[in-house]
Order: sequence, then structure tokens, then C-alpha cells
Amino acid sequence: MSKRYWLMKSEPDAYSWDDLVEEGEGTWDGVRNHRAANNLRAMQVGDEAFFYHSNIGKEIVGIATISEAGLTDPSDPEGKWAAVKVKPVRKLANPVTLKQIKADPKLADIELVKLSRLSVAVITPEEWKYIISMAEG
DNA sequence: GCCAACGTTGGC
DNA sequence: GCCAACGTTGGC
Repeated sequence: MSKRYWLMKSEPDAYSWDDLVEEGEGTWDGVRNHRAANNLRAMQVGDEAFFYHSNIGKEIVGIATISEAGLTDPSDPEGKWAAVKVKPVRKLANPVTLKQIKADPKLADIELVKLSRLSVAVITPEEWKYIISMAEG
């Protein structure tokens, strides 16, 4: 299967990009939303994900890669929820803010905006390329 | 099975 | 701090 792209939200107060870089690898667990969990289950090792800071910053700050997929959430005693592990790839030269994303007609259908409460969202290859060009172009 | 009430998340 | 969006719960 070809590589897919994702967006993972985190409140930097709870777990920031810098925390991920410091640890080297982070487990993405605690997701208790079925749609977000389905996204987690669809992830494959090697997929890439934007790391988005919600609440504080409200911007995409970096790129992470899925290092382990199809895990069971260790924080779920019933073992029903999914988790993955991620590693930082690189920080974006210029973070892309939610404001920029909302203001751009090319990103009008992005799941991040349409389903704003989803903690794990899908990014299409077109959206991925476009956001990268905003950040590093 | 429907729907109102409530809780949570996240933007503003 | 407020409110909108969405999910979940519980009464019927």
C-alpha cells in the first residue's frame, strides 16, 4: 500500500513536539473516538503525520513518521482501543497556522477543519504537498 | 429506536 | 469564559 498521510493533534501542555523530540519516540494512545481510532488502525509503518499543536499555538509544527503500527492502547484496560508509535522526522521551517489553513481555499475540505474535534485526522497527498510548500516553500 | 440532556473538545 | 460541534447516555 502506498504511503498515507495523517495529522495528529496534541495540546502542547500535555505533549508537545519538543517532548516527542526529547523522547525520540512517542506512543500515540488515549484516543477514545471511533473515527480517530479508525484512522489510527489504518496507519502503516512509514506513513507520515503532521504534528499539530491544539489550543496553544494552533499550528502544524513538525512531521512525524509512524514507527510502529497496529498496537493496542496500553492505557486501555479492556484492550479495545488502538495506538501507534511515532518518531519525529523534522520540524517545519515555518509552522502552518490554523488561520492560514482556514484562509486557504485549497484547504477548505481538510478534515482538520471540517471535523475540528477529531484528534487524528486524514491528510490527502495533495493537502500534504501543499502544506509542505507553505511551510518550506 | 428515537431524542433530549449532558459532557468533552477546541476555537475564539 | 463562552459557545459550537459532536459523541454518549439514559428515559421512554
